[in-house]
Amino acid sequence: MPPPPPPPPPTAADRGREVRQRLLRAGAELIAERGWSAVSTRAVAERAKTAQGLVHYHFASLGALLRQAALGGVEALFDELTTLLKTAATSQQALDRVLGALDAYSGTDPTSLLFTETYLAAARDEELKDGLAGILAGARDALADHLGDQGVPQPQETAVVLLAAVDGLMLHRPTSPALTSAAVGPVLRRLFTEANPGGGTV
Amino acid sequence: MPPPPPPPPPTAADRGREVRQRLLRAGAELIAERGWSAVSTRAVAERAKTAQGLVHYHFASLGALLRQAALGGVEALFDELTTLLKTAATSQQALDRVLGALDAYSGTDPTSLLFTETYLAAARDEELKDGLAGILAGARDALADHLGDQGVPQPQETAVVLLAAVDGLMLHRPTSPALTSAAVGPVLRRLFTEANPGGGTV
DNA sequence: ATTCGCCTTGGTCGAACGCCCAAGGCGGGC
DNA sequence: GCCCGCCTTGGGCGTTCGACCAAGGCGAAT
Repeated sequence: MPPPPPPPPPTAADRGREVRQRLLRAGAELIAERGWSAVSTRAVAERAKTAQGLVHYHFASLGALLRQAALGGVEALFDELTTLLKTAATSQQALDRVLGALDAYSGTDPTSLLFTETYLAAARDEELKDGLAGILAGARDALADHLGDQGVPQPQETAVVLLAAVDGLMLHRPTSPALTSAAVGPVLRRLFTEANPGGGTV
Repeated sequence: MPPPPPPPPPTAADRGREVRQRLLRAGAELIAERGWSAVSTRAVAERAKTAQGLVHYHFASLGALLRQAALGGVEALFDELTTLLKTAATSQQALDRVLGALDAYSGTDPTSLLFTETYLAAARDEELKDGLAGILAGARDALADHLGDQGVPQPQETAVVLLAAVDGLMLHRPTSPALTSAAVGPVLRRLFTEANPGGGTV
């Protein structure tokens, strides 16, 4: 068999695109490590192993870079979650996996922190809020569909509360060691059933 | 009736204490407005109407000021919540009030943002994490006691999840306008009853 | 009247910040 | 062979940062 043709050498535009990706990845990492407003152009450039002047060549401002980096990271995880829901053998297994994914995020890992930082920054940045709302709408609807298929009442409202509760758990986890998935799993599952009159009277 | 004796003139120590309080209040406000790592000594001093050199006279560092300001704010609200639980005519009314308090916080108000910023900063600051954990333990236990009195199963775990869920809702609220208390209240109340086998099958 | 301790002022230090730009490298189309 | 457009470099602009300090104010104690 003939050897595969060697890949064409990357053009200048190709290399530029790759630098862009490195800058975005470095930005997302640093948001998680230091917090949104403690990320500097020089730190991003150093992490991405580029000259610091490149930041303002590829992006209009540091804020624009951070917005794009954060939204990209959030969208990637939501896409993964949606795929998990769609490819699972049964819907029940899918939701089990989603709840089980709680263990993958400790509240101090880069993904958890990026999520929390992004939601928080969106409260102060209209443009970020709009972008995040769009991404969130897709994930919320996909989750609500599956909840509805399972007979969960008020699937839209339940999906919204479930997503918020998971982020709240990530936010509290570093401070509350009791928040293991074994402890909270049974309680969270109560969200999937109608309130039982035989239970609490609140 | 004799006029009340005039209050003694404030001593230098009194005035110093008052400046401390102003600095702490200014610090808490600015954490909410700008985000933890975007608060500067000069901004705190200006908001507190003091000279900027006072910040490092009264506090060892900017970080120490912010830690104390944040923990003070968090503790104040948790004390208020605990009082609400203890002074209500009935326990049921108390929990209704707590859930109703959801409407008081929009996710963009200073209190909500201070809470979220503090939890997030605690993930990166061991000292802050310890202080926050202590305050949280008291509030959690008080809430768990009342949940237990109401017959809610697993009151400790439910209290932890409920507190986390409320903070998660505050975090999501600016992005998800659907998170009104009318929409999420009924879903949240499911947390108070044992999972009903007749409901969702997840 | 003098001393003492606490608080306050205003300015300064070196470092880091966001953003900008002149100048150069370099491969693809004419 | 030349030019054009895109990418890249390294340095520099003015500003703001956290921290620090010499000097003074002032009531309480002696």
